[in-house]
Amino acid sequence: MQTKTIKSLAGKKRVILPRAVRRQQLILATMRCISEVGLSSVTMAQVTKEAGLSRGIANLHFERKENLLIETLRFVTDEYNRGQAEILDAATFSSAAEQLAALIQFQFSRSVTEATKMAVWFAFYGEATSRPTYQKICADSDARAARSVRALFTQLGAAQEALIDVGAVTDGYIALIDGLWLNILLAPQKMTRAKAKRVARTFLEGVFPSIKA
Amino acid sequence: MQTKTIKSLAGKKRVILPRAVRRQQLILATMRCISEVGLSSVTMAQVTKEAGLSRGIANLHFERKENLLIETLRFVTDEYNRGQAEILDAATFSSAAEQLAALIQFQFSRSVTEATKMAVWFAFYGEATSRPTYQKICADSDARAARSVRALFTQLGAAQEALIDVGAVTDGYIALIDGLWLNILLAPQKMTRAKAKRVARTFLEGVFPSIKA
DNA sequence: GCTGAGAATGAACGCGTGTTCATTCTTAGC
DNA sequence: GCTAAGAATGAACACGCGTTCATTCTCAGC
Repeated sequence: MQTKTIKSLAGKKRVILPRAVRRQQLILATMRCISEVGLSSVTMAQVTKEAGLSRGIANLHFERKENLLIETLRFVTDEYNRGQAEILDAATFSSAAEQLAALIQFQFSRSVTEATKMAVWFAFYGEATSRPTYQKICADSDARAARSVRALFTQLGAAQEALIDVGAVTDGYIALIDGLWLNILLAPQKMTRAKAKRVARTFLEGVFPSIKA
Repeated sequence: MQTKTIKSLAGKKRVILPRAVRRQQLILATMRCISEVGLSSVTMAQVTKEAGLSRGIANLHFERKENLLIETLRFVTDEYNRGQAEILDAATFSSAAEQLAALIQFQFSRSVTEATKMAVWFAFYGEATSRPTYQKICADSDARAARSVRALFTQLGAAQEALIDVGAVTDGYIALIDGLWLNILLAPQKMTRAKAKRVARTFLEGVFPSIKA
């Protein structure tokens, strides 16, 4: 009885939740930790503390630290790809130019450019060279993103007189966006979301004069 | 006497070299290690072994691991900035367009895009969010690089009729190059140096029609 | 109200890490 | 040839890490 009182005072009631919920809690905590201390300094103790859970729980749900990290990367890439697909696979836009505008809007939305997400992206990019698993996830995500952008650019290119190298323009656009994200991450006060959007538009207008309208 | 013989058989003669030489040996070894196992897994034991030296030597010349890493980052950024300045500060080019061509040539030269260097760049980018020292070195390097590119673009812009937003074009170009480097690092067989150059030129021609010649 | 399945806990363990430092070796200056 | 300064070594140390697992707790099904 007394034990119970003491425990309730300390607010230590044990809660049981579905596996999927716990996994997401831990992934979100991992993201916050990575953006705070960096991928190379994240510890299991830190992550579980950040999640407000006990020491052993991450191993219970992910078995190894490496798995937790991989799932965290997958979480971020999947979320982005879903958001981009929602725009580029939609048939509700009245023109390709309008769809392109929506894409830029999305790519530099507050949600996508959140420091905690950008930090995770680039933390894993930085380790990808030496970790085949990270490299594959990043490469697959990039490839998926590139395919639908390429389709959009093909449309835009067909609608104008000047011939363009769709492959080169697609690769360039993807690279430009990655580079702008990196700038936002490294010097957020110098490269704002608004500025980044303007830069992206400037380059696109050079290639697709028709969208200048 | 016998000890001496045994030692010489094992090839263990101790060599003494100037501080600057040892430091560079260790920095180069660190770069190779980072590109092999990633920044988050590099150990002092690994670096000193890679350099063919003894365990304690890195602490002798750099005091702390962190210092060795910082000096490694500085080494890479300084080398790049020196190379870029050699082109952009030179007065030997007959035209701005020619100078731009030389810049692209340099940025995607074999030496600059070497996997071991790219890996180091992005490894530190990935950790920069949580390490003020890394962030400052990266930001300073970027700022220096941007300033001279901006000067070149101002020249190019002045020489043509169509008005351009030099600031936006400069930021965009820097971002594009960063993104292309990232692509080369993550998927070298999909993004070759030649392709990257073509992509960069495609975007520049959109902004500076005069260089199409 | 009981009970079994399994979710959650946190103390404990072993290993690998960065760093130290007593010792050995090399060489410049005399 | 001697010596002092200091470069180089590598064994030893203390600490923090990921992981394990005996134990405690929760609740669905009966």
